Amino acid sequence: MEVNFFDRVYALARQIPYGKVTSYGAIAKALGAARSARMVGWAMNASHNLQDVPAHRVVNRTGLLTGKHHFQGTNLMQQLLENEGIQVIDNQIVDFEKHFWSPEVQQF
DNA sequence: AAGGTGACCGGCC
DNA sequence: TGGCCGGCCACCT
Repeated sequence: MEVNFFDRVYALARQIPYGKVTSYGAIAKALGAARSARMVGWAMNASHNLQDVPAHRVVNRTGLLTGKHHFQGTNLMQQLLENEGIQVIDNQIVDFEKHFWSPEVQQF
């Protein structure tokens, strides 16, 4: 079975539970490419076509909504997170560690 | 086919 | 203390 790097990112991103967030690096590391966090972000860029991928739950390690600019509207990403009970102030997730979800390699 | 790019990360100055 | 730079690897033109 040919599995693209992107597909793995999407698959893992879909595992992110409601009200939880994770970082690009964490996903990359879970995929075995800790130093390929950029690829994860890139994959998210292509995830716009997919509806099942909660890209808004993926932020950088500082909890900053770096990718918010890629979402529709100005603060859509922030609203989505707040809608899930995550407090966001000025594109920065409050208590990021508290809401952080460690991605685990799921069995497909 | 080769080069550029990117929603990052970590370390160094 | 903050800002800058390089590395890293797959996708796009």
